[in-house]
Amino acid sequence: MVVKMSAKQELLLSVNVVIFSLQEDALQVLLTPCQELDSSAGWQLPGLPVEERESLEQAAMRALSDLVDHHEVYLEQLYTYGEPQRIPDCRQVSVVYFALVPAHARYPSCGAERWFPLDELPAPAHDHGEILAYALRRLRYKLEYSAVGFQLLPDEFTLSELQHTYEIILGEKLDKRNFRRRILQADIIEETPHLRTGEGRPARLYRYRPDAVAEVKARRLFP
Amino acid sequence: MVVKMSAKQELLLSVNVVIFSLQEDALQVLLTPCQELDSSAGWQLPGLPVEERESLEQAAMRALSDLVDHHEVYLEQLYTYGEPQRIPDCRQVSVVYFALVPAHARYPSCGAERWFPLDELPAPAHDHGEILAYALRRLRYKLEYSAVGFQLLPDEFTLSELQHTYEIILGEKLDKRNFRRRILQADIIEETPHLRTGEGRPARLYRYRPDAVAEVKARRLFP
DNA sequence: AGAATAGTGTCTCTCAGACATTATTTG
DNA sequence: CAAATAATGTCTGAGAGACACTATTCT
Repeated sequence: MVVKMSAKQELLLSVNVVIFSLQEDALQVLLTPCQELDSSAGWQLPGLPVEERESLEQAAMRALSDLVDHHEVYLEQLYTYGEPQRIPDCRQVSVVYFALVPAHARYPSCGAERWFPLDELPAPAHDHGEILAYALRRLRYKLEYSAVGFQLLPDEFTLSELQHTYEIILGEKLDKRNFRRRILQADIIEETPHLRTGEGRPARLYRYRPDAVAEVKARRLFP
Repeated sequence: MVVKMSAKQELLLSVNVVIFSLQEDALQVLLTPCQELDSSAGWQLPGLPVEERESLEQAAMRALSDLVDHHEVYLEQLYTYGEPQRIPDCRQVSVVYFALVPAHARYPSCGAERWFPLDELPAPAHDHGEILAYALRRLRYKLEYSAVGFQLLPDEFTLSELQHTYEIILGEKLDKRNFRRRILQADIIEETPHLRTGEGRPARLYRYRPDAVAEVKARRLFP
């Protein structure tokens, strides 16, 4: 959405989306190539201008919809960036959203976009590197007090898969018995009748309880 | 900032600020009267349009600067609201900030704005009630894992004053000995040589340690 | 039978929460 | 000396974290 300011300058109001997904034992982010003519290459967060009659969240959903199955997306507003010089030669305000999608909801690439594992990120354009770093911090943080982790998994999953998800995002190993005790005590998942068979002993499948309290009150630290 | 959209509609980009302060044993919010001609009365959050060359945070500071001493303000972006119909007859996107000011940094009223204790709030205009409720939730939440509480107090304060601040915001009584033990163990405040004298025994004044780690890693709940 | 993965219980130590008395000042 | 507020320590119970073995399936 192009915004005419009180005087005569124009401003662009857009949304961008940081899309996280888990694949091949790594947390990945979806980036699209910059379309700038002069600058040779470069990658940026998917985004588009906000249209007249849509809400910000609808715009973010639109930005997603060519890239992933938007019915399976967790979407949350992250932050709004509006420094006058953040994009050269163009006053642009970006409302940035943060999305989690399970691996099976990815669409096959329909354009030039690509998934990048976090440790193989190219240097993103403009302030998108900063935005990405903030989104990752928020993801790690939320994982610890809310149930967003489930948004990266299919509907039914094994406890090992769930633990693995946590380990990848947090970047550390967790103890299996403590993990199971705590996740079961939290009362947010329930058994299904199904098993997943594979190389070793088949594993019980669990599902997220839709009626679960998704956020737990943190224990106070400042008293 | 008035934004011309890709077609021909206009959009207004503005900032609003939820300003909290503590006085007379209550948490208060600053509201200004609506200037609408048709609607008789009504109160809203202070705000103004974003100007061409300023950042969003600078705009928020400008919105504050007639109301409180902006050198003593804690300011943080809260959320961006942009539903197409949130303001009748005007597509308006508001980047909302959240401010904490100590009581002594309030300016005497220079216009029609007024401080309202939270339990005597008038029904705010548009979606400002919803915004306020969200800001309060965020304040209570942040109080528990970060050191924002100090932003409502003067530079030097007694432990009783600090405890009182927490009690008002959280809306519950706290145990004095546990409060002191924990706040001192957290290692975020330090003694000053000063005492505050009053009705009873004089109390030691403390100050916030500027080098303190302002946010503590929460203990994990989802493991 | 061996390889691979799933699944299970106990102990210790830290810390949150409940609780009552003494100390210092003013009028 | 009475009233007001500041300051201080202990005990108990819950839960986080460390730790190793058995169970089930497939090849």
